[in-house]
Amino acid sequence: MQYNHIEIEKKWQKYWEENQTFKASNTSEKPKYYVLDMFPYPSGAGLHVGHPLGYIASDIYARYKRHKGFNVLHPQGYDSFGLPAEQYAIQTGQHPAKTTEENIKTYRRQLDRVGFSFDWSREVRTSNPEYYKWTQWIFIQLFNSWYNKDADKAEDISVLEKIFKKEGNTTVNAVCEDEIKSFSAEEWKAFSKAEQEAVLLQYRLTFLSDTEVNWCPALGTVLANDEIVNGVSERGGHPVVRKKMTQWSMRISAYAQRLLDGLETIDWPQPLKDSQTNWIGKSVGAMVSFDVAGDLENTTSEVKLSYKELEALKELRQNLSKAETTLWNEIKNKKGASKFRKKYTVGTFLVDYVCLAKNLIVEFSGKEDEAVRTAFFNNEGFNVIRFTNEEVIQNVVKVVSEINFAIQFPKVQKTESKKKITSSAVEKSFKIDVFTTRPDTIFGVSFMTLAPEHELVSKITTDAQKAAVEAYISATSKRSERDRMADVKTISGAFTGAYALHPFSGKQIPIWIGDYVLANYGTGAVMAVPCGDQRDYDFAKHFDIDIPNIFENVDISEAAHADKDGTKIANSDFLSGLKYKKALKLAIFELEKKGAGYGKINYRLRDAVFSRQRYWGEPFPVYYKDGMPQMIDEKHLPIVLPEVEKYLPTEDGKPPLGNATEWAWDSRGKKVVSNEKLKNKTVYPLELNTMPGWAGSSYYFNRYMDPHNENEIASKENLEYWKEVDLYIGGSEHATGHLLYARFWQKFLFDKGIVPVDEFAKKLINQGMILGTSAFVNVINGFAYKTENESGFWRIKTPIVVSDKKELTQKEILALLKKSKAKLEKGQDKYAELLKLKDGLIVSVELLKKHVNVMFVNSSDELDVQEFRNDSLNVEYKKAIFITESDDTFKVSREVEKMSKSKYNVVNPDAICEEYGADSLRLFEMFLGPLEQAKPWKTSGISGVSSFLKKLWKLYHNEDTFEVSKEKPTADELKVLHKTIKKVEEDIESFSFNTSVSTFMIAVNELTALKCNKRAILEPLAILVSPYAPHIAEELWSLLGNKDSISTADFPVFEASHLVESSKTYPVSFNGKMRFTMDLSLDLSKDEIEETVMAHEKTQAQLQGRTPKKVIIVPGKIINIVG
RNA sequence: GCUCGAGUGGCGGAAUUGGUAGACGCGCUGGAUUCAAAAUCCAGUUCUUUCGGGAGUGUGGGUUCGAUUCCCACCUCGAGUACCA
Repeated sequence: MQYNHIEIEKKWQKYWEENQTFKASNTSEKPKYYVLDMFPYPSGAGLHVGHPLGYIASDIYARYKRHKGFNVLHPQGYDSFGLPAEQYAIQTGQHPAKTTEENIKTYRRQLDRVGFSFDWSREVRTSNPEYYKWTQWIFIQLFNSWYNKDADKAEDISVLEKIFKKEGNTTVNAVCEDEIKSFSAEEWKAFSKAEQEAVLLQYRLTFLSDTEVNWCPALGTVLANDEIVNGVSERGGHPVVRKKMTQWSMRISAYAQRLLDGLETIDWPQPLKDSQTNWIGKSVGAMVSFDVAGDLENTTSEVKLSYKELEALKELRQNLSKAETTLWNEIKNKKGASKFRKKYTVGTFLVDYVCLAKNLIVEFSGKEDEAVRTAFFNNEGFNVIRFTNEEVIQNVVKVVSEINFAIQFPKVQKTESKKKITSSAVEKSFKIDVFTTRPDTIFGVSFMTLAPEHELVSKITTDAQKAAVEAYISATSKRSERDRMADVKTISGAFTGAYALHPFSGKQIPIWIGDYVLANYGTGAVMAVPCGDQRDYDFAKHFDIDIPNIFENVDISEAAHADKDGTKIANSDFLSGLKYKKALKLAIFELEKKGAGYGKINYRLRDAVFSRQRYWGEPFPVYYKDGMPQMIDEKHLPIVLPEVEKYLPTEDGKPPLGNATEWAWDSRGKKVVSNEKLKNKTVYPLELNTMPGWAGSSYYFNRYMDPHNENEIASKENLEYWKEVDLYIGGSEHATGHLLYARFWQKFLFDKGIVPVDEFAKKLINQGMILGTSAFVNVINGFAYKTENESGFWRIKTPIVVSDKKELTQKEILALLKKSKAKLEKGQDKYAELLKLKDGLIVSVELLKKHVNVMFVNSSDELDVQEFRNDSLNVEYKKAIFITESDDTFKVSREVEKMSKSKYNVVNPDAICEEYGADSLRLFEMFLGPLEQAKPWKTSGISGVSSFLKKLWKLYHNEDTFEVSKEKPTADELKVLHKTIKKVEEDIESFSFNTSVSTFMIAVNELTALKCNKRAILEPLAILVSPYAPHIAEELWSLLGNKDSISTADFPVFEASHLVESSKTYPVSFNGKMRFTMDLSLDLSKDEIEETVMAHEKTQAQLQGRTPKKVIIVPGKIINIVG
């Protein structure tokens, strides 16, 4: 019986489907294991051989785990919402649902051919209403939640409302919009319903806001930052502009720190973790306020403490009394302007708590000099309130609410007395806030730079500078975002004429504007420290601004000095002589004391825009009442995507859903109704945007656990049983998209008690890309020529295609020219005259490299010229002249590129399965190289694994009949088997699939050499091979007389006793270079080995009479003779 | 620029608690079989050589009895990211 892969593979694929072999149970005695692939977007092009790589790896692991006695969940589905289907719908008018359905069918057929052990009963599709019902449901949960920083988790919005009702918002420590007005409980109650809604919206985890978005006019939609590559849309390469729109956003920034922390707990590739870390972009530093000159408020008399005194203070701060601790716990988490400090100095007095920005001091009563203190504090502009220990311990809530009251209604006007003195000098005062990671270099500030778009620019610019500034702004606004990004070399800017005041020295600092400062990062303004930052340095040099040096023993004549460690600060008042870390802390401390700044952590991570102006996505479960968004009740989900006539945006610029005629919410009937009913009082317009591509993929791994549950995302029991993905395999391109958003949603769902773990995937592996090996032919396009009188260019009429290695002589070229009827560029047929000219006429030959379809090229890089000519895509080459090598073959040149249709290097897995079989495809994809690595595909290599399978088959057969012997295996045979078990097990556990394929080859080669056909060897061997080549393994398994699928068999157990050796072939090295080997018994002692080796004739020959200085012997490993 | 990763035959790659560099496969060369081809089987295949041997894992140093493996500097390639204050 011949090995017939087509029959065998068909047979077993059918068997698996009919017997539901890989259906996972939600209850089992066995330990669970969840293996997941990133589900595919079903594109119209179908699969190429690169796609299944990760699926094969995960399938091998899943099958292996089944052999190892695990209850394995290995599902698959489709991420079936997306732009390509919509683009196709716009072009053809076909409904995206229809094309998506067709594409899925193709995908499924292709996947099935490879023989995956997916549990298809759990398939999910993100575009199915039964699925996106839960996407909408999660959206509602996010809307109904806020992030409580004190608890460091998301909580229900009703909790927040209760707090507002009771004490207003001043005690709330939430992640929310930056500038929220504070209000008391009374004020809250006085708000209208709409006002309350507007306030709550500022706290919700998904919220509407006017955001500047990346608008792509060609696609008629908003793109996420990661959908833009080099300033144009990733899909289609259309230009992108910035535009303000009202959009749904996700408050992912609330989770920035936890997303960072979580990385420590998961086994993901370091590069992927690094890119998430960079993406989140945490920087620790300070916000610093600079007063614009004219406002002389900063002349407060300030008593500074030495660093030593400050250290003592720090200690004091850590040893608080019970009452002190109680109160501190209540007020410590206030942020921004309401932030409190404990054990602080004001003047020479030590106060218990102080809120610098609100000029409020809170103290425990009973201090000696209370009257003096109060007088001094009031004089300094502070309000003081005092409590007794008992008050705090007995009713801290009351104390806190008094403090809140004092914050909101300050009694003393801080600078009243001083304002009188300075009022003549200033009409108006401004502050410039900057974020800096280097507050320690604050004494190196010699100018400030604002982004040209900064709102203060117009207000502070002096009349004298007005023209220059306006000219600069209009010049930069003409440059597109892209130009600005691309061109980092040109230094440009303008002086505003205004000055800021240094918070410590009081010096006047010129304020400039410059486009190297980005409006949308930080505050859109920087304090420039030219000695420590290269951009500031370049700017200062260019505009001849002072560059003060504040580093000890550092030369800054050539470039800025950005090094932090190992440099001491100098010329910096109280910071002089300190190293970076201490200087940083002290600078922040002093800034806070002055009220000129505070320590701040800044993240690069922006809140994620969640609205898309597209049709083919999840509709929002949202309608608008009086302009405020309202959630549709959970029990009416899903809100199904409406039918539209056109998939384009409407003529008045509304998203495609604006074309729907049935898209209004009947709040009484609780259903979607015709837009005509909008006249009714109880019918409201529905949201026209849809959700982005990442919505559906951010929780699908949970849905697989219980995919048909109509009442929950998944039942508590199932979630509790499967918990998380144990192994997740997919591409690294999702590092800052899907993988970040999915972690964010998982953490949110965890906070809400919906899922049991806050990281969804324990281990993740990125499979590398399989690259195509493109084939090229050289096409002669034309010749440049030159004579005494004229020169010009001939274009070829009949294409001339030249084999890769062939070199042509001038004579040959002239002959070709004649044959091809070359035409003069201008159109005159002059080739006859040309031929009359002498040799040496042709100056150069213009060669074009043309991709040829790899289908027409064999393994020796020879092109099938006839096939190539006849291909419908190559009509222009039908009559082309082909110049072959001397042996009449035509060779192509090769290059490794990304696999893509346009490069004609796509290899279809169907063709491979047809010719070599799925088992060969699986083995070969693994054999190509390490899973994580990018590697080129070369179909010719597949013959190696294909003949391996034939050899394997032969082991179980005598000529054409199946035949295995019952005889006891020999020691050698057992050794081969157990060596293989050990290596394969180690390799699978470490995901080194390529080396286990070679281990199989070695085993089969050795067993063939031993002529082994013993059942005791071949039966376990079939199990070892089965994760990789499941079809042939099943067939052999059933030929061996087994009734059940091989997937139910236990993995063979390795026994070390079979590998014990009695002797070893020692390498004998001289000075570390291996020269010869010798067989020695492993029983020999070191001395005996040395004796034997030294007596050996080759040793003597190597030494040539010298006496070795030293002989190193590692028993069982090596002998090294030195000398 | 920054961050990360990688450099080993003609090609894909193997070998790291430091211990025989090039496993396994492709390709290539020669042979067997065949009328011939495919398939199959056998032998060879890092370079160099005066056939004793010598050199060799991007380059240059270092540690070591011994380095593809560890350390330092540099070069090249790839990926990500970018005026992030």
